[in-house]
Amino acid sequence: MHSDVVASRSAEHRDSRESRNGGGPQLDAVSLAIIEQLQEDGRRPYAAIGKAVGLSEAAVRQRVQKLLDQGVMQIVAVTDPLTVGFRRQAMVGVHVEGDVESVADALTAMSECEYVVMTAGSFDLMVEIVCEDDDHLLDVINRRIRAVPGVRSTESFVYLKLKKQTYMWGTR
Amino acid sequence: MHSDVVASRSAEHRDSRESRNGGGPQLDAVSLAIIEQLQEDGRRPYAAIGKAVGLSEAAVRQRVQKLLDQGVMQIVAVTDPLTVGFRRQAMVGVHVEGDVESVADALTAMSECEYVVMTAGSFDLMVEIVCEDDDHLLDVINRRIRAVPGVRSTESFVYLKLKKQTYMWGTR
DNA sequence: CGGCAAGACTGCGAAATCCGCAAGTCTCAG
DNA sequence: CTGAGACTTGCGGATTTCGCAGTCTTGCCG
Repeated sequence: MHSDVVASRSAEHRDSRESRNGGGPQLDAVSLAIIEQLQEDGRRPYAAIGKAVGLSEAAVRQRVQKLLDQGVMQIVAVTDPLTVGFRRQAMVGVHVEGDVESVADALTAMSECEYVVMTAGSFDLMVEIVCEDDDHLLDVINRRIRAVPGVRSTESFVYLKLKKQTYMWGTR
Repeated sequence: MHSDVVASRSAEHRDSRESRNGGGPQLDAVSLAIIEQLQEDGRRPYAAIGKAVGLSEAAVRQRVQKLLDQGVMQIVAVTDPLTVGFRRQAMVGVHVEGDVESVADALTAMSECEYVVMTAGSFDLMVEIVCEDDDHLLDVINRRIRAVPGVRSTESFVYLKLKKQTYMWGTR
């Protein structure tokens, strides 16, 4: 029963993503497979996962726990912001003068900033904002964000319609 | 034990987000509380959730199942793309001529497009791309995306560093 | 007003799952 | 050769999940 996936494990182990990984502990094919299972259903029983990836229930349990502890993945509920009462969202591009990282930290501290990333290109920072209504959005963008020291200017892209949102990294 | 949250339920029920919701079934305070519990830990037992929100285990189970069925939330594993072997990410702004929605659909169909949203502002579309390496990224942006009929031009923002990524909608 | 169907919740066993633990195997590195 | 690390198998006990019957409330209708 543990043929395919397990068989390829040792070979898979020392192949790639060893050098410039970005910091994460490298994952082998089995852990990837476990993650894929949990991306389909975060509550899937360990035994079922084990059957799917070719591992015992106990081994799956250990691995999942480790992945969780290491922060490689987390098992959470994700929702559509609209149905939870947040009616306005926007992506905001930020031009920064001076230290980009400190500005990023300041934005990260705001609960309305759902997503903060440093970028190369005409913006130094891109930030996703989730708000309850227009007033809230206006307040966050024009008052809070622009008040952060180092923010030279911003450009906003209000969301009209969310077309796709996946959590299937590695599943393809 | 079921005082606070439950007591406010009927009052909470017909207050807001009734009119322009965007389509989702309105959520009462209890469902919100359940979601918050599962945002902290997607595998938290129903009994524990019930204790926290003031409901029986069976009731929580029903509500969670309904939320799942309705598509209001999903319980999944989320990972840091870096640790899963995707070393290049970018946000791409797209200028469209003609039907924006059809372009959006085309982009949605690409597995590398993790996130597709129609926006107001200088871009018609914003797309998040997740790739394995530079070649892959280049291919997706310059060949695949620009080949979509209706795409006039694009601007890319390569990710340098992801500072924040939350799934805590409603938890604040 | 009485009846009644629908929806939401509780309580309760039975089945399944989770969890820790021990012993034995296998492989790799020193 | 030896130790460390990862897996497997097996095993109980605690916990959780699950299905179902029964209760309560609400709104509808003759």
